[in-house]
Amino acid sequence: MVRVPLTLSERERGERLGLALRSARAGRSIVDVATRAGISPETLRKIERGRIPTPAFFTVVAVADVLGLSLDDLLSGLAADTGRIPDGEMATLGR
Amino acid sequence: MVRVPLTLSERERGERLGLALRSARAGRSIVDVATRAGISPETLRKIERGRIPTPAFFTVVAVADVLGLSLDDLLSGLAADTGRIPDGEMATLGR
DNA sequence: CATGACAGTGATACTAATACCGGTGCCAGA
DNA sequence: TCTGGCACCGGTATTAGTATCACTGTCATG
Repeated sequence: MVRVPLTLSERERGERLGLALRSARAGRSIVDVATRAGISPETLRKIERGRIPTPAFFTVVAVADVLGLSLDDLLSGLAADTGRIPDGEMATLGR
Repeated sequence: MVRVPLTLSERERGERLGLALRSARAGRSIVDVATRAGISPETLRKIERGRIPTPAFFTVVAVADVLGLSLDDLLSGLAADTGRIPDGEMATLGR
C-alpha cells in the first residue's frame, strides 16, 4: 500500500471547504468564477461539491482570490463548522 | 490534451513556496516538522526543494500550521519575491 | 573508527487532481 | 415552442501528489 486512499474525515473536510467556497461565490456563476481563477468549470464544480476533497494549494488560492476571500478566514470558517480545533491539532486533522 | 503538464512558471512558483517554507522552518529538522504536520519527511523535502510544485491545499495548511505561519503572509511573501502582483492577477499566475 | 541521525536522491506503486467530452435537466427569454 | 446558458453527472485520459523503500553522503558524538 503506497498511497493511502483519502479517509472519510478528509472527504468531509473537503465537503466543508467546498461549501465555504460555494457560499462565498454567492450569486456569481461557476463558469465566471472558474474562468477568472484560471481553472475549468468542472473542476470548480467538483471542488464545491466535495468530489475533489484535497485540491491543489494554488487552485484554492486562485479561487479564494477571485472571491475576495482571505485564506486564513476561509480556514477558520472551516474549523468553526465542526467545533473548535485546538492549537496544534490542525496538523493531524483527518488522520 | 487532457491534463496539461505544469508550466515553467508554475514550477518556479512551487520553488518559491518551498523556499518560503524552508526559511520558516529555520532550525527545526524536516523529520520533526513533517511528523507534526502528519506527512512523510520525503514529501516535505520534495515540497521545499520544489519537486512538488503544486502540493495539496491541506498539506500546505498543515505545514504552515506547524511552522506558525499565516497563509496570507506566506502568499504575500511569495508575491514579493517576483515583484508586485496586481489585484486580480493572482488567478492567472503561471498560465 | 563506528554509530546514529538527518538530508538528499531515485525508483516504484498507487491514488488523486484536472481537463475534455457527451449527455441530462432546468429555466428564462426570443 | 425553441434556444441558449448554466448546473450536474459519468466516463476517459493524462499528469501530479504522496508514501515506502533502498540507497549515499555528511556530520556530530560515542
